[in-house]
Amino acid sequence: MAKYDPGLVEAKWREKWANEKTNEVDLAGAAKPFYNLMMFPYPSAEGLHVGNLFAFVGSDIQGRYHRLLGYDVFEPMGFDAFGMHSENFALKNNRHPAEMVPKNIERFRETQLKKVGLMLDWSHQVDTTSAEYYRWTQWMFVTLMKNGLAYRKTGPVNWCPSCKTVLAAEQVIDGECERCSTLVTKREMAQWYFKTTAFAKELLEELDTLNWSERTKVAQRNWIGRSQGALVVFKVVDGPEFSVFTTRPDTLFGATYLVFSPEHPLLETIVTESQRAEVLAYQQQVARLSEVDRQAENREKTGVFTGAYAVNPVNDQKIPIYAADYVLMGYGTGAIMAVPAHDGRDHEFALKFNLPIVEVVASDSHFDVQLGAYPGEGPLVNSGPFNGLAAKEAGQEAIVEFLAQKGLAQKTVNYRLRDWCVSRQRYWGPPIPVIYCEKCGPVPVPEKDLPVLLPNLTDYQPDGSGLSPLARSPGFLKTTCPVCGGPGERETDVSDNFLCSAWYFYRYPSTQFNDRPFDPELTKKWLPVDLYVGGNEHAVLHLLYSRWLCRALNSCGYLDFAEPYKKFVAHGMIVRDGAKMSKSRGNIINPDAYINEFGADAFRMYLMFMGAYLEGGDFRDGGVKAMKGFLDRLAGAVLPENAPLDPNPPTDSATLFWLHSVIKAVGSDIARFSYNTAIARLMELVNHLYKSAVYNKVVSETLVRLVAPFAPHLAEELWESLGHSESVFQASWPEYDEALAEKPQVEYVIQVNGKVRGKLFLAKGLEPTEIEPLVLESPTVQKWLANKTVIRKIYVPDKLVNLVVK
RNA sequence: GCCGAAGUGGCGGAAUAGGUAGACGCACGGGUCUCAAAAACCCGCGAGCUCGCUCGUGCCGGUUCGAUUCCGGCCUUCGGCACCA
Repeated sequence: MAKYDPGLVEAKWREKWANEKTNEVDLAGAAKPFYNLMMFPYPSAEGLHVGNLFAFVGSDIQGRYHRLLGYDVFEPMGFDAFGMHSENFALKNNRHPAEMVPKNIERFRETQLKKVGLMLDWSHQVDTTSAEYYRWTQWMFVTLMKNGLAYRKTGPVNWCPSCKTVLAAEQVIDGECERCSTLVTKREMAQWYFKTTAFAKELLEELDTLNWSERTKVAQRNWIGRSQGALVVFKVVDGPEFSVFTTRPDTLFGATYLVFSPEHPLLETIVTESQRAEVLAYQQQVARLSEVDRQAENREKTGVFTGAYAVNPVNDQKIPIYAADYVLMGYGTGAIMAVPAHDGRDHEFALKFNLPIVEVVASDSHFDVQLGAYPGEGPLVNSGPFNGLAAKEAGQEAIVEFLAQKGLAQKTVNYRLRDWCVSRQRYWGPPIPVIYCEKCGPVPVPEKDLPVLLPNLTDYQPDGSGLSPLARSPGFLKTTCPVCGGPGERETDVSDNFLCSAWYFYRYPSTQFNDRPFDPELTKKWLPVDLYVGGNEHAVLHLLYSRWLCRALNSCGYLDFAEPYKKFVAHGMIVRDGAKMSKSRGNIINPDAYINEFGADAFRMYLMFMGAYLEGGDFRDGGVKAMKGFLDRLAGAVLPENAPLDPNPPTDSATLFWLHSVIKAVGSDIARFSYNTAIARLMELVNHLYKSAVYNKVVSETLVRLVAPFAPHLAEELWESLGHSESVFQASWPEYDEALAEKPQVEYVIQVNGKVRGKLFLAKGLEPTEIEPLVLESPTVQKWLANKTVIRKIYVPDKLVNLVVK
């Protein structure tokens, strides 16, 4: 066939797949279900990004490969269309998101996704902005609320002044808004939270059992941030008791002062009259700082003495209490014991405020703790009865035990993870289904009244008041209390877009049901997801939220599993000519242009060939064209124009070896996501066929099936031309013979003193005694043995001989 | 600062259990075909020189008959966490 027109071939098969429902799976009847999930995109006005395609194609190859292996593969797609990305774009262009989103979805699906050759089952798509969908997003909220996993709390929140809404901790990146990179400020507001911390322990521990990309697990571990330590009770002199969290209770004898966070509620009670004004001034000064300024690197320590003292429970010493902003209210108890000899931050503070530095862990390297903190291991000193114990092990145990007997300490684990702040003061999202009643308080909207429809507002600008634009709609706001029938007001915030995406994969198999979010039978059959491929940027956002929600639904009795994805694979990032792609650089790749010129198959294959899929790749301009050249070459080898195909199976050993070794390699390469090497193997096979002029039907049929996951349109076309009336994806993955996949003759490498001096072609499985004379006789080796004695001989079976000479 | 990944030709990248470094491709050079070009096909392509040898996988050292691979110490890049007690 050789040079083919990708436009014609691909259009033909697109149509055929749609007409014959090739990509649809019988969900209820499937015998070997395989749920192949890819991260659904948000339908931006800009269209699909090459990064989306890289992710989708890598996932699709797995879906198609599993289909050829005989699985019933379910590969659905949807649109994550609520949220600020859509809303901000609509605002900027003076449009309404409800009008734009359907157009964008249409364009994504019809002119882009369908042209890439993904094995998508469009009979089960999801659009998070449809009332049929967000009804169940609201059901999630109500269900969590009823089960005590959603609550409302007033407290400091992250506020983006540009997006005019609160953000979750996970959406603040280096102090900036995840969406618009504006500096995030703190505001005191009442907000809805999900109790993500309720499952911190399980979310962390189960990571060890998950078949996930290691770097994703590492990111989640860091984010959940487990610290083992103890709560220790201190008593203010003539005042109340309070506790501090420490990971180093072994250094208690070195605690020479205490520090409260400036926001600590107890400060007001303990501050002495003479210090009150100064403490208040400090609190006000700190309140004006942005979170970024406050946590800036290398910032000089600030603080103020409260006038109060507390008693160190291990030695009854009176130590002063300070307020300082290096202690954060949101972690531990908001108060710490300071051990300047063994903690860098405390050391810095002690120097500035002239506080005593007492060494309690001896270093073996003559460390001077007056000059710097020693955070390491060593025997305890200056620690009364505990002297000599190894600090971090025995010391901790003994000191905590000693205090625990008096009720003054207990072992604790602290997590860095915070509860998920889910309310947003924006328009384009599912309204939070809650009604406030003067008599009954906040009441969840009854399930029968869901969905709470998002009203069609013409003015949906966020105003920064701390209330959503929905609050400006009296028709939406005013309602009746579902419990007592009295007057009620609706919650006007919408929920975080990440709630929509935390459960979409349960919906895909059940899109036909309007009376339940997901069908129990189908869920049992298809979930958890068998394979999820996506970007690692969602490690602590979507992936953590959806793990949490799964666990929550499990604990509420709605799911019988607690982890949503059996396997998660994080693909790499694409750069172009070694540089990150960005609008400002003007180096964004336009996938449509390449697909139109060279075809989706060539584009898919080049994306997969340019680098290791799990690490990403460097997009070079000539690559797609070169790949089209390879596909032409492959087509020419499968269906030669000037030579008939030999209908008999190949018998020559070289072809048999190439055929079977390539089947073996391509299969194992796909299984480990090593697509670039799989394609290289296919190229080698094609090169061999041209070189040896082997044109054989069995070989052609094998090659077509091997390339099918990568280049599905061309594979179908060739398969049809080879005389098959059914789709190549109804066929099965070729099998290989292990014996034939091995080289018939082995090339021994002959080394002298570890250097390659010659090569010998020998039969497989020879004994060293049989090889030795052959090696010693070979002229190239003899040259190196002249006037030398062989003192050692190393044989690696079927591979190598190394002679050590002197 | 802590944790993780990675550094290989002009370039993208291979090397699955310590055993031929550079698979496959791009770019480049040469050739065949052609009036010519393009396309296609074939050959070459890490560096150095005394042309069959030496060097060569970020740097320094170690283990080994043999190290891109293992160990120790550095340097650089990327990613996660970060005044988290």
